[in-house]
Amino acid sequence: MDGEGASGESSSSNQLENWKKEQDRLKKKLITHDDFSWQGSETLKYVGGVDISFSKDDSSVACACLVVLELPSLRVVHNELSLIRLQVPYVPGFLAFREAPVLLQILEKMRDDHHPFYPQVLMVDGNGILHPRGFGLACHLGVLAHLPTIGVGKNLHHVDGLDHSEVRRLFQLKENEDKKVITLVGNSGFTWGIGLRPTLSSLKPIYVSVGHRISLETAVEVVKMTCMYRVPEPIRQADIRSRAYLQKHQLRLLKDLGPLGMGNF
DNA sequence: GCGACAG
DNA sequence: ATCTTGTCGC
Repeated sequence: MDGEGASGESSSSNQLENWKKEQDRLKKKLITHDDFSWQGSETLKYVGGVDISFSKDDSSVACACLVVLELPSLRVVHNELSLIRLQVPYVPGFLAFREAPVLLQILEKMRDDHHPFYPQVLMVDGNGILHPRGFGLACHLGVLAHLPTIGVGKNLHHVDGLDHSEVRRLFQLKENEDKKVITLVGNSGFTWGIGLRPTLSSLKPIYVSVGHRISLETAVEVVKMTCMYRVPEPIRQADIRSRAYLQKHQLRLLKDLGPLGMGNF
């Protein structure tokens, strides 16, 4: 007897329990207030952004990207790409176990090289504490990398009574008609993050939450400082560059294979 | 119990 | 995440 089906357990549910335990363990190290040296003697100059794009053909092939932008110019001063093969599936609530390892590897390489543009704060394409157990990808990566992080979601992960219809309702309240930022307070009374819309007329906000070693107020400030479009530049650039790299890669495959079909005639 | 569910 | 052109509007 392997104790899988008969006991009502399965390896996948065991895996989820292990992942939950790991999240709870790392969560004890989470810092949700400003804990950095910029704003004091130093100033905030280098803001990082990370994102991962996936191949449309082979869903296990992906490209991770870390960019660093210089403030206040928003110029990209550093760009690191990594083509990888992901084995861990995406499970809602456990994104970090799929994406954090590669991102951490890129960050550690840059830090170990004592790179002058190593980011002072990192924006992550995924939530921070706006998460079922209050520990999303941005928190996870922040704790592992000992780096201040900000969670930026393009979609809302429903939690504590918050969902897209509720957010839409909040933005359409008379008292909020002149606000770009609304605070996301759940049924429990806890503040999970904020919704930020680029213009007063736009319906689709981004969701900002605390990652690690930063307060929500400061996180929102940094996001506003880096926003030219709906998605803040660090994440937008990482998205553009990782996607472009993949397309270049598959163009190369098409170039090798495509002409064979035509060229032999 | 069923459905919802970041990327 | 990814598949995808034009198109409605400021």
